[in-house]
Amino acid sequence: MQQSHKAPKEVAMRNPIQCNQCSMQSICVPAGLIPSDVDLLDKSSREPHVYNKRAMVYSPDQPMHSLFAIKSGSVKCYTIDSDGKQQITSFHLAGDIIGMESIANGAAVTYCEALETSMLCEIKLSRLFAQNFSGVDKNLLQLLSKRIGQRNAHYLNVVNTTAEQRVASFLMAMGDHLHEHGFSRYEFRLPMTRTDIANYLGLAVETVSRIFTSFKQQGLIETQQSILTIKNVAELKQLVA
Amino acid sequence: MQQSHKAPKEVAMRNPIQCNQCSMQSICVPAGLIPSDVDLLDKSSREPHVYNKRAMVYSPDQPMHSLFAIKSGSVKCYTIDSDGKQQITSFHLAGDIIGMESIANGAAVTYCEALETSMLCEIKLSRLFAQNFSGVDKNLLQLLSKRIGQRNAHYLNVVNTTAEQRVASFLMAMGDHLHEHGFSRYEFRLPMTRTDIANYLGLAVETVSRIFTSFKQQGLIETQQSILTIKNVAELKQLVA
DNA sequence: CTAGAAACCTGATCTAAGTCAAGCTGTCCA
DNA sequence: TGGACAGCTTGACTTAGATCAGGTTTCTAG
Repeated sequence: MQQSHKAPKEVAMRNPIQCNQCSMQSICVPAGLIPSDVDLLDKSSREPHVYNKRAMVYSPDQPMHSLFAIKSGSVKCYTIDSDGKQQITSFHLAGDIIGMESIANGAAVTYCEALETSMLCEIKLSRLFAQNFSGVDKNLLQLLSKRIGQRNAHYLNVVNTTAEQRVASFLMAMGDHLHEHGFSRYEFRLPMTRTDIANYLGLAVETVSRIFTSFKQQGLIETQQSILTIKNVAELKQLVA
Repeated sequence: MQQSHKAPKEVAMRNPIQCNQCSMQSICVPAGLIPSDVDLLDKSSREPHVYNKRAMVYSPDQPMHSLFAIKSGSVKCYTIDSDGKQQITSFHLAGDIIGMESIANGAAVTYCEALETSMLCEIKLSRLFAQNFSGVDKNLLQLLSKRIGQRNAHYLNVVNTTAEQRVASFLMAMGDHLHEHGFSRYEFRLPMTRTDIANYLGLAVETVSRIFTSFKQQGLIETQQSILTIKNVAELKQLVA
């Protein structure tokens, strides 16, 4: 759907070049992935690909255990929401390494599309994982990868959304998070002030206060002091979507 | 300045508990850092601390080679811009692990302040780094940590900023990024459409177009087709700040 | 227990940026 | 080489949410 019929499929190059013979080493190395011990990385296979303008590098839910180094060209990463609206989360240029948020997932979480004819080098992590990673290393990496995803999610919640959606989404996220750690999903204490919530969501305090009042009047939530009860999850969820 | 005179300093607990004896293990383990091999982590020292409401866990530029696991309570992370305005980037609750964006830096990049009386467990990474990390592991981790910082920076550029500031900041960021990879900082091609830029920055295309026109009229930039030239960096930079 | 200060709420007004509409420009391929 | 289409620009109008101003409630410290 996103990939136009004009966009040729990406083409894998035969006889992949070793990193230490690669003419783009000067780009790849400052990108920070490869130290002096380039050999270590060579053990995990890397495959250079060429993508034409509008060609898709990866799509959500596609199983992925790789990073991609952009040797030339540029890409955009974006999500598609339930109404089919695209939201771009990032642009990446030559020298960038992409796909980090998918490590925690094992699958891509965004679309990634070439903005022009681009050359990307796939860095397969599967072998790297198997060979060199201790348990803690792997867990740390998962943790950081997950955090990148969370930061993206928060960005998506604030860019191109109404004040009402931001507040609803914030309350739902609080509940979900607490639930993950064994607390009640629908009744909890908000440890931060309205001012803090407003600041975090990029709104004025007055706006947040009005929305809380409106939600209470609609019977979506109840509050007494800092204790918040979500009364109508379905409708609150619908506001977000 | 942020830490009120009323806020008692944090207090280090004597005789730190081992992770595998810790009553909070059920919180810490699902947080994802510790697998079955808790022993591995025990080798790097961990120190539980108690922070009172409004106490500072860390501040920008403070050297830091640790993560912090929140055992109870909650914190907010924020930056202070040049006008002294606070901008909250994240809230964290019991079960969260914080400080990941400082790994790449070696120093904290935000303020982190307790919202209520909270207990945090410091997980020192220095030993972990020395003992277990291969070169590639370390570089991957740095890369992910840096990306979290970049995502925060982009969030800061979009939340609580005017359309003009977003576009100015976007153009500066493009130049800086390209410069890092050996290209010209002040003359480059924009590979994405105005529609894409608008979407990325949470603006309407028309707004972006108007701002480009205005910048051209002010002599800040020049464009011909997709080639952009920054003519007045100083003033553009001033718009952002 | 009480005074003062935060935090919170509500209403009136203002404005930055969105939406709608229409014309312009460049580029690609038939 | 010219028409069609995507991308860009400009103008007129609308609106969501900011700002300003005032009041009420809830903490907190002495």
